[in-house]
Amino acid sequence: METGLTMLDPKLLRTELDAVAEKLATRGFELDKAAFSALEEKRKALQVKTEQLQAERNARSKNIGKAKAAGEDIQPLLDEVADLGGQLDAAKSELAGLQEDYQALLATLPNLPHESVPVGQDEDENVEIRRWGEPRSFEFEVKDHVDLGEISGLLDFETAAKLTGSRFNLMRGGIARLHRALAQFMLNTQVDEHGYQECNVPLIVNDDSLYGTGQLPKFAEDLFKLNVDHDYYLIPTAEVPLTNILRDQIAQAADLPIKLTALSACFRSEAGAYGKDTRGMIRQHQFEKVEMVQLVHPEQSYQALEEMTGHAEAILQKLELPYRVLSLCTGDMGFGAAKTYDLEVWIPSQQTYREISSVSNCEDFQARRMQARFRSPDAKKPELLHTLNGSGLAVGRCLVAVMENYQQEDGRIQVPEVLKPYMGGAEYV
RNA sequence: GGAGGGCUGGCUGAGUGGUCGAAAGCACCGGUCUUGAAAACCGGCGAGGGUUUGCGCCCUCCCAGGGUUCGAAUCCCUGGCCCUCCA
Repeated sequence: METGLTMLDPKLLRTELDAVAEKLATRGFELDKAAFSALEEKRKALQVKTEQLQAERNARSKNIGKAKAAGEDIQPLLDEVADLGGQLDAAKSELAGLQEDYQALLATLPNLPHESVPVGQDEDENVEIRRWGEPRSFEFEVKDHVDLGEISGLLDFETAAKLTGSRFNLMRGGIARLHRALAQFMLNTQVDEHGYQECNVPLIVNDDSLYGTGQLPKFAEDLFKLNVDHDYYLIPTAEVPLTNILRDQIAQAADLPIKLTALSACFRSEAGAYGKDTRGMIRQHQFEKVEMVQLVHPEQSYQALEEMTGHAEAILQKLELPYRVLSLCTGDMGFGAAKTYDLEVWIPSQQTYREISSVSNCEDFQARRMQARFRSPDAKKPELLHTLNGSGLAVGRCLVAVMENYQQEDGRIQVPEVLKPYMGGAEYV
């Protein structure tokens, strides 16, 4: 009998409870081992009992069928099973209740961190892996992108607030084009140079998809839910539709790795971000992003993580934007990630690096919930894929970085060399 | 908006109350044959879960959720998706 979907491997949880609890502790998650064991013991006893009752019912029903076919009187047999149904129903509903509790507990467990992940409490303990590029020195006082946008009048937060509300933006003219140029450049690079298949995905997904990638059930408040009959949501990232393409599918080993990319709008409620990055377009309810997703053989996933990080870095290098790469510590990683690299780009007005991409290996965490599997010719059973996702890159934040890093004293923005073909050859915006 | 048809294993597709987890074909795996391969023939071949040291035994699953029944892929209800025709 099925125990339903879980996130961590339930077998691992049963057999290696101490080790699992220890690893979860590094993420600041305390697993109540006693409660879990007690629940598990009850589950086992009840499940065995329920299945026995079902086996008995099946056997007796079969006999009734045989007796009837032989023309015998089946009434005595019917009398015998009279109370079996009631017992079975009772056992079933008790078991269902228990499994609901069990699932509720499992659903709160984040993924186990990979052994190479630095142990730490929060973002202060993330480990810098490498830096690329030198922040430019300015001979004038740098302006931030909001001021730069105001000078040209082409980045307009006030009108956007009128149209919708806070955390939206209106781009026009050269800035809108620069934004589009960035998006096209990123997508072309991932498709033409890094071998991803371009996808155009639904921006609205159902709850099954969000459950598959792990946004639900825990993080519903971060999502925009549509007010319609179905459980439809705006996507917070194209990771959701892209990864769920393989939901309930069995891929052939020869087709791996599956590399997908999409340029899409993303929508986030940013609940819990009150007062954070309220100025400018760093944190918006709607933004565009080129997302990369890979579905790979488990043995290849850590190599794929390094490659994918390189695919994101390539964009910044071609744009000649200084950045650094961090390995997120156990306490700062996302719920489903086993290991994550963040790319942070230099923002001159803040004299600091800000996140522009996050690349994660989720191992089989999402694949287990999605039942995304592959079959090897030599293996009997289908195995779970490993899933990876990463931004390549966030377009809005990249626009901020380009505007600020390429600003001129008069407020114009120099067009990065690689974007010129997308800008009709213009030197400045 | 109206009327009908469909959804079954990796794929195609039979199955309308009992011995059906499910014919057949394709694909796949193993064997015979062959110098090797192909063809032919023979055999195997769904998924998830429980239990067991193991062999095994058992449970669940035929779009999803309810219902009828001793017993449901099959009958009834609700929903989803796909297709055809009409407006």
